[in-house]
Amino acid sequence: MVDKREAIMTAAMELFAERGFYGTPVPLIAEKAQVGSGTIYRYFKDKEALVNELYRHLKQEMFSCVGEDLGEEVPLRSICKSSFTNWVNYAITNQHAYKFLESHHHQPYLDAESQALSEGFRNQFAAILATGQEQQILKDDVPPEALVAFVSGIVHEAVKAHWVGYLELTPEIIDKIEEMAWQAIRN
Amino acid sequence: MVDKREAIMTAAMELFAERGFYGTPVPLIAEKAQVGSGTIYRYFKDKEALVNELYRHLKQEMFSCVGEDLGEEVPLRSICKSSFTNWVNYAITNQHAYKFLESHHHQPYLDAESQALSEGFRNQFAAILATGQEQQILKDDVPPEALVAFVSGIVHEAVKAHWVGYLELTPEIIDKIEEMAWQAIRN
DNA sequence: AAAAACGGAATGAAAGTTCATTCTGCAAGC
DNA sequence: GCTTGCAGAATGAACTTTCATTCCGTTTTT
Repeated sequence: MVDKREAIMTAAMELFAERGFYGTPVPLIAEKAQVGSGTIYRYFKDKEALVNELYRHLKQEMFSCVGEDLGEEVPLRSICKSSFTNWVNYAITNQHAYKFLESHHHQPYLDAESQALSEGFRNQFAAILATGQEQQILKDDVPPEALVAFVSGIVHEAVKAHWVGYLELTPEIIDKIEEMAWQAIRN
Repeated sequence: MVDKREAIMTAAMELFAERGFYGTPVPLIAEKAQVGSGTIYRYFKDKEALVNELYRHLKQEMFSCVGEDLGEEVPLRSICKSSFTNWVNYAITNQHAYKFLESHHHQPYLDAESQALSEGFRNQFAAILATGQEQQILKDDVPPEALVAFVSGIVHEAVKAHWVGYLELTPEIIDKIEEMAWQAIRN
């Protein structure tokens, strides 16, 4: 028998990603996970606890993929390139996870721990870009958070266009877009 | 007495933007609009009809602001510049409308008419950029939809950074960002 | 056989919608 | 001018449905 807890989290991830938190009834999660609705409450205190645990789990999973080269002793250019590529690839291969994470930022039902985790990861990227600004590699007339925001906007929209079918994100196209983004933020 | 229909739409826009469709009860909309909850059903068949009418109304309003110079007989560079500026300014001065539109793209409760309207507008921008590619003004090793996604990502995140306070979008900064985006997509 | 896990009907609260009634403004009659 | 009658707008309590959560009989595990 499969792990029920995992089945519940997977079902919840897909439904929350497609229909949002308020739009997905708990019994529907149970049905999709092939589990009685009462069983969900054996693993999670309530719906809010479920969404929070799911958020933190996926956030960490995504960060460990995207930020794997973050501490490496390599040029900033390579760190950015590999992070960007990892990021887009994570989003493409984990559509539901990425959609879920994107659409749940700063939602009122996320607790302090979830918010802190998210902010911690963002700060790590901002710190990398800030050192790039100090070394005059990156444009420094704008706060590093703004650079993070720019790049995440580009990733986010490209991935959405890919999902909807407007744009096929082949490795070559991903590379081209990454070059464009780099041109936009470099000095 | 103010126009009730308008009061309802304004209240719904603000609440849907802040709390999402499923997260806002109809009676709350009524309260905010200073209207009895039954009154809403005199103007809209149900909650879904309300969100669809609101979506189409705001989409058209925004397009008429952003795309006002789209058919003009002027160089591509000016069309892009003015569209970009109009777009950012619309988002800044109509925060709730912009948030509402952004967060309701491709939601399951939007009907075919709403989806078609949205796609139609998007295609008009893509077509302009495609002619720019044919004339070798813009990078053409990427589909025009990728350029649209790239620019809308930048706008969207810049505006969010402005709202959160990371970045003050003064006319000068907007200009600078527009230049960055242009540099990234031009040949 | 005892204990733990499980399922899904039951429950009460909350949400969407309806509808009998109350307002409101205007035109006809006095 | 003032009253009366009327039509349509507005209302919000009541109704219906939906949802999160609980409860308890059943199944599985140890």
